[in-house]
Amino acid sequence: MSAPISHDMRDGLREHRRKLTRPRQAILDIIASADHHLTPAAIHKRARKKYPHLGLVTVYRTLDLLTELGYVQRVHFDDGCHSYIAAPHGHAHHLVCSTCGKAQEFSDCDLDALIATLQRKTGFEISVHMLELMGRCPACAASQKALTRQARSQ
Amino acid sequence: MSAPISHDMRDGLREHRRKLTRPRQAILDIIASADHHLTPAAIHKRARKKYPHLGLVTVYRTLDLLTELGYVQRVHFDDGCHSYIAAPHGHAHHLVCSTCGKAQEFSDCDLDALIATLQRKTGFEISVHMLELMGRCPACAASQKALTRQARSQ
DNA sequence: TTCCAACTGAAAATGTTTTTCATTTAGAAA
DNA sequence: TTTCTAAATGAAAAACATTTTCAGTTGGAA
Ligand SMILES: [Mn+2]
Ligand SMILES: [Mn+2]
Ligand SMILES: [Zn+2]
Ligand SMILES: [Zn+2]
Repeated sequence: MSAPISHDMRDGLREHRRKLTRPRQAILDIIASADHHLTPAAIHKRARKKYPHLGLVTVYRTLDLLTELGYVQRVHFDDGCHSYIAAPHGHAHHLVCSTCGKAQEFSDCDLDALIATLQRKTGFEISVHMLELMGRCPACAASQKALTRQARSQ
Repeated sequence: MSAPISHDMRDGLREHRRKLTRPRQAILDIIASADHHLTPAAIHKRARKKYPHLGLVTVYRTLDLLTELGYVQRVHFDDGCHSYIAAPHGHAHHLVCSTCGKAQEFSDCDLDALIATLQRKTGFEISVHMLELMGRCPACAASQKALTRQARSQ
């Protein structure tokens, strides 16, 4: 349940000769212990409880850094905004609940066959893919059903 | 090669009881005849040549409308910005060249099996997916190779 | 301890997208 | 044709996420 990811991240920072500062610790801790994706603003808000001085700019800069180092993954939304979530090791994507924001990662995106076929057919050299799946998490689906049932019985 | 799509779009507007205005015609024509994805700003710039009065706000509104009606598809970029491209009928995605912007659509995204498996494993009800593939188009790949060869021979 | 590249926050700038609102217009109805 | 009205428009301002700038601070190597 708890996440030992933050230790990895701390080590990673050292390896890359980046400093481990109080602001970064606060941001790190929040991302590592969240099971939901969080926007930069949300992270800022939460982190300020531990480190009130923290600026939003530093949140953005830290998120960029952690994304680059591979410790955090961006989640892309249709409106163009981004959220962030602790990244699993290696390549993965997320299932995101559009109702409550819960995110669940999965690593078997299985796009290799598709990509290979497309490369052959089109001559494109495909180097990046972006895959986001959205829907309703089990909990939200259940409460939705309960509501519908209730409405129908009235 | 040429696109009869614009006729579809005109008919579609009528069917949905939306007006076919000069600004919309200008925007429609540009999207229907482009083989590259275009940003709202780029569409605005081009459309002004035909209809100088056109405001950028109208471009945004028209793109929203056409996307909603299914005649145009958004292309999502990592930085959060969007481009637009004439949509094929039915569900499809695009291969986008990160060098020149050329877009090629493909319809066999083949995510059904993946989605079914994930739904079963996780209990999520997956209703939306976003898939963008990016890389280099054949032309850009070729000119890149030519450059590399040239550099090496110096 | 010293030292400096890395890091920071405040403020301002940027760039995209949305809202507001007074005016105009497409196209249906008379 | 003319009338009428919901739909559409553009200018301006606002909203919003994100980036840049810059002067000061700090982690941690030496
Ligand atoms: Mn997007
Ligand atoms: Mn994105
Ligand atoms: Zn949920
Ligand atoms: Zn290209």
